[in-house]
Amino acid sequence: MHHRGSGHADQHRRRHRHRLHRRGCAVTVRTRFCPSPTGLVHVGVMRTALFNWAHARHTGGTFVFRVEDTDAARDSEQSYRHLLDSLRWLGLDWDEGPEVGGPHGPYRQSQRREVYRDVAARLLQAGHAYESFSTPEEVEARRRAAGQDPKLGYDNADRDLTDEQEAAYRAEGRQPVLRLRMPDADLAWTDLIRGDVRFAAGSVPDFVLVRGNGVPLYPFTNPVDDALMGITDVLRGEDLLSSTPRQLALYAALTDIGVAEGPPRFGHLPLVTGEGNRKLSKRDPESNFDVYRERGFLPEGLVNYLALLGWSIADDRDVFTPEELVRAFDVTRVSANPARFDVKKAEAINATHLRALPVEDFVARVVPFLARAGLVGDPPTAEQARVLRAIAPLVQERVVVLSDAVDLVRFLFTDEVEIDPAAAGRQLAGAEAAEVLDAATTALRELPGWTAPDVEAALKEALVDGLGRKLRQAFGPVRVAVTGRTVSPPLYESIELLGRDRTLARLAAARAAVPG
RNA sequence: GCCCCCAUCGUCUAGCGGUCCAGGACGCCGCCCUUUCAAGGCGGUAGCACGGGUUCGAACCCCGUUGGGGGCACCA
Repeated sequence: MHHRGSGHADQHRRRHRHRLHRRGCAVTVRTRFCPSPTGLVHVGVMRTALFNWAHARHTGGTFVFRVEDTDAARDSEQSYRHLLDSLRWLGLDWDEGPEVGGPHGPYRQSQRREVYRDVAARLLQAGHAYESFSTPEEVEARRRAAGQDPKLGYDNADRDLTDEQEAAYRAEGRQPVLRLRMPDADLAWTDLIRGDVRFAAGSVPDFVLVRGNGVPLYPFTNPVDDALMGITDVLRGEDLLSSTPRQLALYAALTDIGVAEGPPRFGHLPLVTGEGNRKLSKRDPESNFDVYRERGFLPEGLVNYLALLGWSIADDRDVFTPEELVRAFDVTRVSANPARFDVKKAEAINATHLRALPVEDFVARVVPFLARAGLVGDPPTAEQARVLRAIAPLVQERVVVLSDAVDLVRFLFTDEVEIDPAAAGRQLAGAEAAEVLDAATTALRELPGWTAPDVEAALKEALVDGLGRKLRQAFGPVRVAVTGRTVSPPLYESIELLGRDRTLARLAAARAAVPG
């Protein structure tokens, strides 16, 4: 009935965008990020945080961080701490919120019970909310008896209970929930991302604000806090789009009793999906934000990729810094299409940022990963720092994430190298390998100088000129002997940094391991 | 089942009625460079879901179909 093509939505959105900009200086934008601290941090959640942050920063507005810890059964302090840490690591600083403060605190819902109790009472008194005694079982039974689908939910049966009926329920010891009386009108708004959206009157039943035991629920606390904190722009996942009519109705009631000053603007961000176009769930391993950090993604690399999940900076470019994101971000240009989380692309974007780093910066960022692997101290010793600085440029362009560096430089920070069996099988198998190792040993043992060019000249003379080997065959066995792997930084530089003693020892060890 | 959202290369996107036999990126495939692996350079592969309108002209506007997704709790 209300189907419209995307183009229509675009038109509305564009009109709205102009309005946004014209009045941008009059009304300061206030966005918020309001996760609940339950378990793992989800990449989709961080994408939502990023867009709210970027929108606030772009418009010169305020970014509020609020924690929705109203579910005692699932929330944890550890998860809460982890959320703050993740946000800070990504570089998303908040202007108001936990550990920062602000004029609308406290910013943890668990500390705002009084606020909700008060607002609930006022809603009840004003007649916008009412007490409802029906149990879920009774509602379902009534639906079935009427030949309706129980999925329709609550039937608004308790809207106009008489005093006698109410008294009777109370006499039974029932604890009523508090429900919002939904208005008898269409609920519609102009979405910042999707244009006009409309839900027909009567399609959303009266919903629960406060449980029978007095605990307020998310559909209640969320808009109440948004209103009290002066939130102007709500950017959230599309999965919450169908709860927007309820928010709008609540907002109307809150506005009536003086708690709110009209509804905020809404922008429903496209879902982040995984394989098979399904919403990326917490079960999917790639949804875990921590693994990217642990693998050594750069915050700016991840910010870049996350921003690409629904937004683009230009038609010919997709690598940018957080500063460029803030400068260019326009929420009305966010795509309404679901976005598949593509680890490969995320890696490619990150690798580009990695390569663009000044060498000293790269070293500083990679040290924690090497230290954790036990290769260097943190901080590294002077000698370790010297070697690291020398090898860094060669490693930097060979890694996608920082942790990739561990295996590439390990041979430089151990006395004896452990040779990868598969590499040995390929390069240290026969008599030819033995010949190469012997010749290399002879050439390097008495070499006067020990720079990379010295090493290169000596090895080429001995192996290519001397033994008549092709470059490939000549250096394969040497590389595996020296680094333990078939993949390594460039050989001559590696040998220079390794030093003569360790190089000769490794050639000898590899020679001894050659069968026959 | 009901409500809502979405629809351009395999993936993410650009596209705002003519400049689009559709541009970029990732991926993939070649070639060049090359001591391995990368990086870099060059080239290639592949897309407007379908059907009707509107218009001189539609990837773009309208309607429908189909397909995909999300939501329908005293969770958030």
